[in-house]
Amino acid sequence: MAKNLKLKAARAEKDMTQGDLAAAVGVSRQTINMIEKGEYNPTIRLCRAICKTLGKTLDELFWEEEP
Amino acid sequence: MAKNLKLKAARAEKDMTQGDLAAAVGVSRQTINMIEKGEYNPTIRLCRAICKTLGKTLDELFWEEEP
DNA sequence: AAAATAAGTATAATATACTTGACATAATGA
DNA sequence: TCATTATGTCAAGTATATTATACTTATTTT
Repeated sequence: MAKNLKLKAARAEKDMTQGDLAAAVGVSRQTINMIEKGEYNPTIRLCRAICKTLGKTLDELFWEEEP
Repeated sequence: MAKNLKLKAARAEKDMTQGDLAAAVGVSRQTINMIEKGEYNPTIRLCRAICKTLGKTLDELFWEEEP
């Protein structure tokens, strides 16, 4: 899994810290950190919550093209 | 969580059974069954695999508007 | 009609998403 | 420079996604 730079950018666009986003969607700061680092595999429910908080869609933040 | 009828329809469109789809994405048949029933919360990796198998995007199959 | 095949359901076990708490480092500002 | 804030990382625990097995109820097909 690659880094999720789209998420990082969308968060920056809203001027939110990892902690802010974590609080907004109800998970821990580490969870957001690891998602951005691409080290794992969140649930669709969490992805939806992140998208709604950041005003993006699933395709915009969580779709990836493979090599 | 509501039933995922969009998934059911996309699967029907490809003439695949729940078992076929499960085998194609590498999970058990019950997992597909429960996702369609809306009884849980798959991981984004699994959602992506399902989308690619069925030729749909995340937004098409896994976005939901809330009440 | 029966015999397949597909879908739905349940339970117990395993894998892994996610937490808590803590510490280290990079960046920002006073 | 010092203090503060944001990010990155680790280990150990908890919650839950997913599995294996098995049984039941539709739905097709012969």
